[in-house]
Amino acid sequence: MTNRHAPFDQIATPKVMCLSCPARQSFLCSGLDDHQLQHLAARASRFELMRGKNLILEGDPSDNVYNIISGDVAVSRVSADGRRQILGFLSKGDFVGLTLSENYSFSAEALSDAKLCRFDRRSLDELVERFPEMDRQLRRMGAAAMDAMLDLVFALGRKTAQERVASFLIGLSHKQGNCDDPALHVYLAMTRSDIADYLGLTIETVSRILSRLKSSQVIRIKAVNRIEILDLDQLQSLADADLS
Amino acid sequence: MTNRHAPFDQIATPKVMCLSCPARQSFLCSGLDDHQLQHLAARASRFELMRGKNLILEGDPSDNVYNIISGDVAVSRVSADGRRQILGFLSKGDFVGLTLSENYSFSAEALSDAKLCRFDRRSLDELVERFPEMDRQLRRMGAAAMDAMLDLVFALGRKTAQERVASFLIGLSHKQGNCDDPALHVYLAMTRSDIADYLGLTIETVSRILSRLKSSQVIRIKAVNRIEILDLDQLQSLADADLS
DNA sequence: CGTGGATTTGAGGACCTTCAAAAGCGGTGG
DNA sequence: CCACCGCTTTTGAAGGTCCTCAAATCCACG
Repeated sequence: MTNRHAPFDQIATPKVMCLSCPARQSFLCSGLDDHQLQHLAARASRFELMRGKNLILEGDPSDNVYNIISGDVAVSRVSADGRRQILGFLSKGDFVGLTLSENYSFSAEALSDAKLCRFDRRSLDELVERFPEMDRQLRRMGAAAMDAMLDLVFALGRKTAQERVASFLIGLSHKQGNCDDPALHVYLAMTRSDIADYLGLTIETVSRILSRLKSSQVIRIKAVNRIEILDLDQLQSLADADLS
Repeated sequence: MTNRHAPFDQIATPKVMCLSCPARQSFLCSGLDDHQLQHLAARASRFELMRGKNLILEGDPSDNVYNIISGDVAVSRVSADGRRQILGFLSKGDFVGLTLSENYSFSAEALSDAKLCRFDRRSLDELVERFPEMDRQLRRMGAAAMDAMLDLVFALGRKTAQERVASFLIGLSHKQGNCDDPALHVYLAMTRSDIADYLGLTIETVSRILSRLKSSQVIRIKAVNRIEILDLDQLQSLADADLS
């Protein structure tokens, strides 16, 4: 009762408490002290998004920036005739919607039920003005996003289907593990169709290659969305074509 | 004589005069006033790079940032087995080498004899500290680079060879023309091999598609590196698959 | 005018897609 | 609890786009 229609009473809004936020370690927040986080909290509002719902629609005015508290989000671009290219998969701690143009040039959709934190872009800008450290963090995040894009460009332009799928699994393994300790049990928040649209392939090709990796004992498909990596070295060498 | 070994005498160094720089309108410089430009000039050094020479090698420490005064540069990534993916073509006014990581994650090569302006990254950072406006410009440039990457990702992942080549020509046409007035005579600073490595194709495919566009009267190949667009609308529709 | 590299063109083949159908999986209701 | 339904995934067969290999042509340059 107290927090409905009480947008100005931030203290009474238990929904937004950055100090105890699960995404506290995210790029943006990790560089801030408690004082700054309070300012951040004052401008944020939490909400949930059901699986399959759009967070952002290509072309919409870019008024908000979102931080993912939990769940998975796919960022994509779709052509007039329906071809879809997924630009990236985001999860806990990642930001969605950071752009400098007036309108979003991509869509974003929840792959699972997700909890999010909404920031007004204007007030985020003010905050950046006030705390230059946030700017560094934003730049760092932008740079990380760019690195991911460069990897994707190389994969799409110059890797075979098998190399793309292997790279993709390696990537998941690193994201879900810790530094230098890749996870061997990876969870696929996305469908085969999402993977295909990310890797520039078809559902069938993705499925066939996963089957092939399975029969060569490189992976084990424990469930449709849970894969165990049995031979990481082998998977890595199948993924390569990477670094020079 | 006066300007050799006189690095502290900026006025006497005719090599670096941002006020009259051909790249004066570049993203970075266009937002600065004369005073700021003088500071910029104090930290910049001009030099030339022969065609085919590398400006940046993947893995090198990212100590410098370059602004292109004239000429064309290709940014690329190469895998262990020699596969190359060109990430972008840059020309007058563009910056090369902007990254936040300690080492470059890409190479850069001159496609033609080029004139460049070198900035020490450290002193550029100081400058940014001092003139927040420069930061905006840097962000803007980063965002533009990201937009280009997103377009490339879509092309590589979801466009046919013909669509990629058509998009590429349209892109050149816009870069070489003015706003809303695409150039109909485009100059190709890059070889077929470069185009292929940019579009994720082979030389032969690029050549075949250009020939096909020629015989369908969409373009005219005036020279191996000069193409005239005869039917822009047709080319545009061949390129599409674009916006939703 | 000859030479070497880039480009174009051709023929055949590989990889991935398309089309099609079977199998697996989760949820709902009888 | 199980049968049924819809959807996703897997698997198979055929086909197309693009690649590979090869040779001819073009072009710049000495």
